[in-house]
Amino acid sequence: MDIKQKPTETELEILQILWQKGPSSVREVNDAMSQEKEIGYTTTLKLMQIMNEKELTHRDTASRTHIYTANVEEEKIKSGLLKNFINSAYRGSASSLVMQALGQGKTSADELDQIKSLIADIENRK
Amino acid sequence: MDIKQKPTETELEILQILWQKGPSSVREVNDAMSQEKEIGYTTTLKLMQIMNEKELTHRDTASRTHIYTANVEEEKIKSGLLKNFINSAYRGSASSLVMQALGQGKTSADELDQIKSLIADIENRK
DNA sequence: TTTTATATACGAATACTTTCGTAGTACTAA
DNA sequence: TTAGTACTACGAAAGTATTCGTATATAAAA
Repeated sequence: MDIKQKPTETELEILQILWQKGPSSVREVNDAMSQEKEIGYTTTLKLMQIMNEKELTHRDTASRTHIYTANVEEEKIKSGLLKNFINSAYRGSASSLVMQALGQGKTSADELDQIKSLIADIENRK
Repeated sequence: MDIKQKPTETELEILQILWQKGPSSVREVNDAMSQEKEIGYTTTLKLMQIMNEKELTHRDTASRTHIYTANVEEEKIKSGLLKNFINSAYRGSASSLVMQALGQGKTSADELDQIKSLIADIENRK
């Protein structure tokens, strides 16, 4: 199959919105983006057109207002980005990334419990 | 203090080399980079000159071969990149990043132990 | 001394990303 | 029907990152 290139920062923002809200029009995506930063409507439109060319999205052009859908899996994209990030920032060591992420101190007790049970799972799996 | 901008991907590669090897010449950095990918000597040189302008590095020009040193702290840069990455890829949730990083299955028993004890520390701290 | 290898400096080409203006078209309300 | 609004298409400008060629200087080797 075809190897999907890594999305740019802005493309990732748009994917996040599509993953979260599901199929959306340019207007809807642009409204969501506008809550974060100022961005012109045609800028968002152009970005989404480009994403469609790259096949990061699919769109339904049946009605005048086109509806875009993410055409890449959230988990796949994120794990690709994560692998890339671990390689470039942590020289490939996932655990040192984890240590630093936890060290930031913004993880709730609940989340820590979840992580602990994931670790327990991993340990039992072996 | 001055807010250091986030290094580009290539700049980060160079910083990694400087952090790892300590003060180095362009030649040394270029040799290290060449092990990963093909890159021309003057390309590396130019990058390092730019990094110096941005004050990501410092250089000693006493001898003909200039010696470059990282001028930003590894921990600070990495935590900035991490924060940024968590925000853009994991909508701010450090724990979901941690879950995915651990899920990749390449974490050794030793590393898992380290993580567990860090979690214990965090829990006691409260 | 002459040649060859190795440095730096730096402008400019290339490539990639983001932004926006303009044009054309379709809907909607007056 | 006409005016106003909302939509797509698309070229091109602007911004940023990367790559490289050429000039020039210094050092080492022949």
